[in-house]
Amino acid sequence: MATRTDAPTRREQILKEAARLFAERGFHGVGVDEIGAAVGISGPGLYRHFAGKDAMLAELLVGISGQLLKGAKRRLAEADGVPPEAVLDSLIEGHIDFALDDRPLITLHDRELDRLRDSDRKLVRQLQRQYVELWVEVVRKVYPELTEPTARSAVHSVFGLLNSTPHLGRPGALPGRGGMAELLHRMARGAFGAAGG
Amino acid sequence: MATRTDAPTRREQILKEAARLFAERGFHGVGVDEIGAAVGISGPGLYRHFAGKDAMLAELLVGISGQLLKGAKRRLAEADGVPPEAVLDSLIEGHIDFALDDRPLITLHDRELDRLRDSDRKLVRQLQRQYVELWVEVVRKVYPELTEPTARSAVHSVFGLLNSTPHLGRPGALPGRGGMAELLHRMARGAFGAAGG
DNA sequence: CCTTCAGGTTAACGACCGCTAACCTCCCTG
DNA sequence: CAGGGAGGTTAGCGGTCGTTAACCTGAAGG
Repeated sequence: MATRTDAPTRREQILKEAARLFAERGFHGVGVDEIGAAVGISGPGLYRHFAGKDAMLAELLVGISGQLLKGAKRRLAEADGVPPEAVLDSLIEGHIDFALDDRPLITLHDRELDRLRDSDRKLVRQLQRQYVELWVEVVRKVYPELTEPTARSAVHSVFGLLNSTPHLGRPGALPGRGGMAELLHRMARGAFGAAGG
Repeated sequence: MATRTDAPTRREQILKEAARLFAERGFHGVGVDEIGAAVGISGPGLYRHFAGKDAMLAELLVGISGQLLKGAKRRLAEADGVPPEAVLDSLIEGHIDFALDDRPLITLHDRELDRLRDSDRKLVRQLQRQYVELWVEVVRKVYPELTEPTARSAVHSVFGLLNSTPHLGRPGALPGRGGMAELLHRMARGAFGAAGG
């Protein structure tokens, strides 16, 4: 993993805070003044960095979908000769890392898609579709008894399972980050296995 | 089930359309004029039936949580002498029926909770917590190897799995209502089973 | 037949919000 | 040391939205 050591740019600060606020109160529930205040500048100052509020959401959603897809593609490319079970495990692991480490983004990802301009929404949906298709292919290699529509539904359901972490109150009395990752991983595999029947 | 034969009241019409619109575009993304138009009256006419837009959302969310909890309690009460596996199956079945038949409500249920007044939010959260606790109890009877925090996390994750249906495009090429219910049921059981280890 | 009231209507107010305009202030560079 | 761009500021405009006010109408009841 290419760890960042340099300080985040202002743009990145803004995107991060906007993601948090959008996830907490919804796109329409957050004003530009609040976003500005979260990074220490005031409302209209944001327009030096983004064309508008919509552009922030668009960049966030396109970024998320792109990152997920890119990570999945990389994992598949590295999986030459690796048994499909291990590839699926790798996909699951990547998704879990994302869900646990970028909870606001995961929340936005399936909550605010409809607030985008048509062109942006199409782009995001296309990226999402590609991501799903990668999963479906791998899942069907591991569980050949699954038909294609069933596998697709199963993949969506497992996404729901993996993305459920934001709904858990703050870290709290949970199994902890490592334990949670392991639990989610086992449940995902169990769900896929049971989908066959 | 107590099937309704009489026509829905205007209040019920409004709630149903409001739920659909809120689920589609978010609470803040829908105007009262739109809600009114959806039932054939115009904006301010709604105020003959509800104190305000907030009151509609509150009634929806309290209603959902209450219905889910009531259904689960009824199922538990009917389960005297029944093996815990069957009780869990009954809970799962009830939740799936709700998720498949009232998709907008399920969507609202975990998306717009934070838009409520403090008192309403507390009430909804309390109902939700009770519902989760019922599940946790039953799950731990079926899978005694699960610790209590793990069982709770697993229950939340399975909710994520079962509630994922709204994310699937319109009915489409899916397995169909019956097949989808069966698929979700198997996956939920598989996920719980795998949570143990 | 008059009253009442449930359930509508339109007009309009006040608040808020996204965005632009106009201006300021460093800091870098030739 | 001029000057110009990057990145802020505040004031304010225009539109939208939730809500209220004032008025209308048709049906039920004594």
